[in-house]
Amino acid sequence: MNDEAYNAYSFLLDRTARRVKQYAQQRFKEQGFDITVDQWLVMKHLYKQEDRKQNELAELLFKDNPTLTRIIDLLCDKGLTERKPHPEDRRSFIVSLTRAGEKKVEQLKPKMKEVRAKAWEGLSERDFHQFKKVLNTIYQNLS
Amino acid sequence: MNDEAYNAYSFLLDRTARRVKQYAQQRFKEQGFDITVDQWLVMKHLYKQEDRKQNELAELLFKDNPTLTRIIDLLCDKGLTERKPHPEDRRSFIVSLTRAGEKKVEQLKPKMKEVRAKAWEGLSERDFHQFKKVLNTIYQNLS
DNA sequence: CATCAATTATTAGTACAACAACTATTTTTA
DNA sequence: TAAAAATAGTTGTTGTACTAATAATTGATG
Repeated sequence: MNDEAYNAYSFLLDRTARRVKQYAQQRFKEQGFDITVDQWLVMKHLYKQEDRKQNELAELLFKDNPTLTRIIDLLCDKGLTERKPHPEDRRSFIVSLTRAGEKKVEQLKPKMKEVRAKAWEGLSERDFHQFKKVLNTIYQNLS
Repeated sequence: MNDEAYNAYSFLLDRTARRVKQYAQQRFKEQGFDITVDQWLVMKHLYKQEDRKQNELAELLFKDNPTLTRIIDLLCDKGLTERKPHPEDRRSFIVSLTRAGEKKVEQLKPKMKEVRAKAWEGLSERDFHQFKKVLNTIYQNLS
């Protein structure tokens, strides 16, 4: 494959990832959900399994600790999550959803489903598997 | 396809796009190239065809005008690009590479080629076409 | 046990992403 | 042609990404 093709795929990758995030963000805003896509991802993980240390969350989401710290700060400011001291390690915090946070997740789940489905229109299960394979291969090549 | 699968693709997409940018950025840093990936993309376009208006550049790169303004500001601060007044439209500027900017592009081109090739290791031409198809479909679905 | 190394979370600084609002022009249209 | 609309670029603000540096704590090694 020639140079231009290599450049082309990485350009498309970046462009599409930005578009997906932007689209979801716009839908959130339309609905008056006062939250960002990244904040949503953190909340969704906490909903599935509460009581996460920040660095566990960071690992799950492939974000670094400083980024997580700030996202959690904002979520706590909004009253959607809270930090509790870790019982065995005083360096750590356990992050969990508040009642308001849980309600928010339940509100947003169906909306996110629509957004995801919209992006995937006209594509098949087979496309999905192939797509996933390529994304994972690229990720591993660069790790 | 179920909800979790939809969530998975967008997560992987975002994660991989971040990894690709991060990887290129690290290689730049190793080589002592004092430039970011986005700044590189702007310079590459200016090298291919000089004399671009800022909004033409923005359109080519699918970035918005404020983002371009700031990238150009930084490149001008580094002496790699310059703004000249547009001869026919006093609202516009023509952006072009300086001599130093041209040299920089020539230095970085082969390095970028390596970086891109690394990401694509173990994938075929067919994978690439399929991947491109999915990316473009998603992009268009959300436009 | 004392020291050194590793880990958890934070803060600071720079850059990009997206949106809104604004200035200065140019183009449209009434 | 005068007023309204559109366009080019900038500035301000918020949020995320990455790096480096730091404080507090824990774990490992001598």
